[in-house]
Amino acid sequence: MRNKEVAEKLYELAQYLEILGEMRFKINAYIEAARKIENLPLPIEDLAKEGRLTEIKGIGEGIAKKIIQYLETGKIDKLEEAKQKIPPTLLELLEIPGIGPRGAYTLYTKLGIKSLEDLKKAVEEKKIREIEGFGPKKEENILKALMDRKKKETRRILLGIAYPLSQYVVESLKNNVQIDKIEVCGSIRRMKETIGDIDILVTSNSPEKVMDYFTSMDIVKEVVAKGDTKSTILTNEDIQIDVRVVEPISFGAAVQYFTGSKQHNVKIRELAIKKGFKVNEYGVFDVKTDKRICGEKEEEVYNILDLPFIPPEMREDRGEIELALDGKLPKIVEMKDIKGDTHVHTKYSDGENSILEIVNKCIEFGYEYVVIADHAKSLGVAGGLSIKDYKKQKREIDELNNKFAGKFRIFFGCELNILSDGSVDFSEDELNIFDICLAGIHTGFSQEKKKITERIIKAMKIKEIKIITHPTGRLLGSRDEYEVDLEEIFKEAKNYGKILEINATPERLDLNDINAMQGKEVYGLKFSIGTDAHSLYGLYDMRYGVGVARRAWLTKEDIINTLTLEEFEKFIKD
DNA sequence: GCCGTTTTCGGCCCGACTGTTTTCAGTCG
Repeated sequence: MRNKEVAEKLYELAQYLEILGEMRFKINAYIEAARKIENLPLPIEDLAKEGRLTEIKGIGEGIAKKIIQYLETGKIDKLEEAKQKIPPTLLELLEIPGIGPRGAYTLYTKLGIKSLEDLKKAVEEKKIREIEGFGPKKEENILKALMDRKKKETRRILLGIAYPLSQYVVESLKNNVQIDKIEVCGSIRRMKETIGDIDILVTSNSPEKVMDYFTSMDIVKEVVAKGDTKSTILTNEDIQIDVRVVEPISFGAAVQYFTGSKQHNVKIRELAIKKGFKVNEYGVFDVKTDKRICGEKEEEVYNILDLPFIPPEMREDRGEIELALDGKLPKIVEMKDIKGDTHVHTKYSDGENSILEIVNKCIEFGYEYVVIADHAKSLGVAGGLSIKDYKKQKREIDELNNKFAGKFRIFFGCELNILSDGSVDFSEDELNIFDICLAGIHTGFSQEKKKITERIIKAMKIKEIKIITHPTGRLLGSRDEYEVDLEEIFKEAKNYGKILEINATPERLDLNDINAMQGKEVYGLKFSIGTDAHSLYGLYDMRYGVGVARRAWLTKEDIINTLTLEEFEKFIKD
């Protein structure tokens, strides 16, 4: 699938055109097309081959031609032309807050600045302030931004870090100041895999007390801004958190606005205009009289546009609004639908807790079952188990199952390692002792695409293996996915009736939302959501896996661990 | 450059903030 690659080219082209001062709407068209491709659950190259590119809303004749040219030759004429006009290193300047495309172009034409290096020199020589439209203040800000750059490179943080942190702030605020309503917004609420900053909205009678308390919390390293109704802090880990107090009458509209995504909101506002309304963060207004119509509750914003409430995780402008207009919004899976965890490690291998401890936690969650799936012997570093070890573990599981009979069920599983030749740790005969076998790649990530793909397919042919764990092997922020032909995997998974895992560990979230969406839409696959927990704490990661599933528009029926104990038992025997 | 149960031409989201301005462009989310 070359979607990401093609999207990036179009984004790049848009950036060049922006700097060159091309018409805003033209640029937006490229960005919009790129975004569509990025979110497309089909390989763009297939659509191109079939001449169906213009079926995608936002791609017309012009962009379709450019995509085809890129796919065939690796180049786009228009992009190459742009590169002749401005040096590619000029794009670096856009990373500086306060310098946009117009600013970059001015700096280039007036001062010949071609890169961050040049910019730094010009700032030091105080040349920036002499250009029209710039001044001493701007120069100072650029200098500051250049100095801060290393810090800023910490970039986006994992949902698994941001989510608990946001909950901590919410709980602290609730417990210490008078809060009426409170909601975490932004990409956390949409359960995006990584988060830029944390946005929290509240209504309160005493905004100043909220601001005082928030800016003096123990997590605060630096108070970036403190106002009457909005404050920004940096935590010790350099995570930015904004808290804003809004009027109760605007709370719903503000939550809608700050939840995003930006593109979703643009579509909502466009729809509003067609219906004679204006939507902003303060409410929904009649465009003629400017009279407020609603905005206290978030669902009102949708309902006034004849839309049902759209779950935050779906708000990415991937077609959810059109679907909602048609009354075809799927009922996506919820946390309460989850009846068990399909992937948990214990201290038999590299986990921290005993089976009993895990069972008790699962019961606390209201689960009906859990799949214990410790590593097998070939994964020495993770304390992989031999058949003898597994048999010992089985005895303990049997005992516990007797003890919890009628209340909870432990499935005796394993997580096999798909070796470099596609074989697994044990023979098929040996695999018979397990209730369910999982298998995943844990070594040999750097093999070429064909080989890795064949490896996984070979493992899928083993009858006892039901679930392929973390199918792409990525670790967010540290390791890219290995080269794997996912479409081929999807096809064969369907063929052999295998389940692909949505691994809920925050560093993995693998499959990701787009992959899972493609797996369902195109191949009709089913998935398991497993935490891959190595401790009791890890069991809580289920919410992130469910978040991915919701972002992929999966329903309860698409996820095997929403099955009841009875159904699940039957399912894994088939 | 794209799009159309109000349009094949004339539109294309909204508001705040900043720094530079004397009415606004650029940037940001």
